[in-house]
Parts: sequence; structure tokens; C-alpha cells
Amino acid sequence: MRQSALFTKTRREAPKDEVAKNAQLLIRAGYIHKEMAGAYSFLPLGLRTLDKIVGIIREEMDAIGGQEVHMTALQDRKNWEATGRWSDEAVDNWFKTKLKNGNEVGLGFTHEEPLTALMRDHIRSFRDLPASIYQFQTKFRNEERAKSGILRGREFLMKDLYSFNADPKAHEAFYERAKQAYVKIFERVGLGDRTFVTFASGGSFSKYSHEFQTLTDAGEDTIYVDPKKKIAVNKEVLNDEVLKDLGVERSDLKEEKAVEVGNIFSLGTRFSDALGLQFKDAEGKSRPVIMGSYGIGPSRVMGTIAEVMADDKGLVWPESVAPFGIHLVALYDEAGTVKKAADDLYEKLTKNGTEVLYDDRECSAGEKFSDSDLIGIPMRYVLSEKTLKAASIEKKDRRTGKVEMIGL
RNA sequence: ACGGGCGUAGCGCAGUCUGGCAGCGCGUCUGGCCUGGGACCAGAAGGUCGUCGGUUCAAAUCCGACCGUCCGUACCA
Repeated sequence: MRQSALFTKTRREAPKDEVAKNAQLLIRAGYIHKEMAGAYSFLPLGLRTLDKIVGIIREEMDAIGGQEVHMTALQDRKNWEATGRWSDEAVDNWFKTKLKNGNEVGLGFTHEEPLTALMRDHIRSFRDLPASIYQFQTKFRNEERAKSGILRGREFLMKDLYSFNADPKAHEAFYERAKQAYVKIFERVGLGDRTFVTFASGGSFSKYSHEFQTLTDAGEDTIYVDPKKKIAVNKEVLNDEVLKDLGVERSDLKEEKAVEVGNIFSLGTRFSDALGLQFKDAEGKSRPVIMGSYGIGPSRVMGTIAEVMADDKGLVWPESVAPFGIHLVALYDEAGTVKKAADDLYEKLTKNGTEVLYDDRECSAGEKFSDSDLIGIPMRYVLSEKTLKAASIEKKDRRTGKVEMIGL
């Protein structure tokens, strides 16, 4: 991509209505645009990064047998009335709207109800199990107060997978695989070191659920981390019994602020009972399907990476999610020699399948460098009169700042 | 939902206390000069001072309501 053609512009200052670091940097660098409080559009750079995160999650979900679907955001109230989650008393952050005929519909904040209802058409027998279905979906939550940029919006992207098993044992086995897939996802997007499997309240069907919490002061959750065992406990459930269950000592725990980037939990038969999702077992007996739910917000993950990896100059993306692999910065000379060499290099790299953002703009070196730092592509190649004389390219690592000269 | 802050050019702000010509910086456009860290010089364009109402000879400025937005607290299946 030639930067002169990229429609987004960087800006020197953050808009005054953003305090959250992730939103400030992502807006300044031209990744996102704020539409209103808690609702952000993704621009070309931002969409590329979001798509990389989505791609990683998709690979890991497919690897554990997940099948992707795309459900509707509009929700039929009858599924939600069946589980008692339609009323505003039960769920206080519904977005609801009306059809022309006056019937009320909702905008989905999660999809247990409609998917359970959908699966009734496709699960009849134990032979139809197990199944695990997932989607990437825009979710709507009518938060009383949006905050923290893309870490907590009213509209956001969510990957939600739901598992369907014949018995608790099969469910537990899948749950464990999903947990490991999540660990892998957070490693791959560059958050592995600071993301902890965190024990949280389990609801009525299991003792615990598991949250994936990334350490950052920008987070809203307080967790207690055992760094040696690489596990954590959410403050909400911290007590002696839990400590005993997990085999950790209170003295080993450190209090930390964290953002919940993922959450998995067992649903038991709550939804299958309420919506009548049953199957015939080998003896011909009808039994409810055992379910689980597994969520990750890709947009929140993106904000979290921005939050924890950035430095004072701007964003710093891990290679796996960066919008481009190389930022080619050309410092043009009068004669046009640098321009020709840079154009050639850009063509060559692009043909090889390398994703290159080529700064071919007619502006000062300082501006190009500042923009490059702000945008945060992991590797910067500089081509100038100076480097051409040595028939070389200056290669700089955005994260470490390490510079080396490589042959052109 | 409660408490607090903010709303003036595309962006960041001053001006509001004490009513009296709509300002500055960045960005944009023109021309010049530059070209390894957001350079410099000259010129130009750009405004419903959030909205509605009130007070006044006169309102960005005072009063009221509303809207938007941020922070904190509460909430977060």
C-alpha cells in the first residue's frame, strides 16, 4: 500500500474526548474513528489489524473442530422469554427496538438463546453430537456509561463459540481443549506473557468459569495472580475454599488490575432445558444437551494490545497482528534516484508477498519518522541517498529500536 | 443512575470571573526555501461560540432547560 493513497491521516494531538490510551493512539494513528460514545468504526489500518486477530482466533477455533456461522444481530423475543432473559429487569443492557408492526425485537448482546433454538433443527440424536459452533458478531450492550475506548463499547465485535455435548464428561473434555486454544490465541497475538487464566464465578452448573485476564492498569477487574503457577483468581470469588481448590497460598498472590479479554463457562442444561434442545441417546431416551460458551472480543483484544505494548512514540504491534510487516520509508533526493530505488524495492517486496506500507509522500524526513513510530509497524526500512551510497537499507526494529544495515 | 469536569474554525486551546470588533497554535490552500526526527519565510481561506429559551441598548460571556462528551462511583448474565 502506498501511503500517499491511504486515505487516513495521522494527527499530532489526541481528540480531547478521549482519555484512554488505546483510543488516543488508535485515533491519532488513523486506525479507528469514533462515531459516538462507545461506538468506533475501523479504518483501513485498523481493519487490517482486526482481521489479523480474527484470523488467528478463527484458526484456533477451527483447530478444535469449531464450525463458523453468522447469525443475526436482531433477536426474536420469544427465545429470550423462554429463558427469562427478555425483561429489562433481568438484563439491564438490552438495546430494543420495534418493527413497523409494533413488535419488539432486540439487538443481541450474546447468542445462547437463538443458537440453542437453531440447533433444535439440527440435533436429534446422540449421533449429531458433539457440535461446536462459532461466529464473529457485532454485539450490542446498552452500557450506562461507555468508557476506556475500544475496551468497553456499546457496540463491539465478539467471537462466541457454543459447544453441544451429550454428557458432562465429553463437555469437560471439550472445555479443556477450548481453554488450551484460548491460551494459544493469546500467545499468538502477543499477550501471552501477561494474560492469566483466571478462576471466576461459575454460575449454577459448574464451580468455576475461566476468564482470560491481561494485566494492565487500564483494566476494570481486580485479580490475584500467582505468577509461579501462572494462574489467577478474580477478586469476586477469592476465599479460603477457592485457594484450597487451586492449591495456592494467599501469600503467593499479588493483586493486579486486568482486562478480561476472554471468558469461557459451562452452561449445563440451562438453555437446552429452557428451549427444549434434546437428543435421543443410544437407548432411545430423550436427554438435554450439555452446553458451554466461549467468548473473545477481537476489538477488545486489539485495544488491549495497543494499551500494553505502546511506548511514548506510539503504537507497537507484534508481527502477528500488525497491519503491515514492513514500513518502507523513502527519503527522496532531488535527482529522483531514491524514488526509483524505493519504487523498485516496494514492487519487489510486494511481489514476494510481503505486506508493505510504502511512505512515498513528499514530506519531511521527520514527519515520516514520527508517523512511522506512531503507526507502529514492527519493521521499518529506510531508503535514502545515504543508504543508497552504501547499496543498503537501514532496518530498524520498532519495539527494540535495534538498527542494522542490510544489502539492497 | 448519582457526583464532578468540559462543549468557541478540521484538531488542540485562550477569551466567560468583570457583557461591548471572534482570537492563538497546528492542520489546509498559494508561492518560496528545504530534505535523516513533526523545519523555515510570505500570503490566503476557514465560525449557527452545542441547542432552545430568558435577561439586556448589547450575550461566547449572565440565568434556565435540554443535548453531547469525558472522569469517578454503582452496574456488567
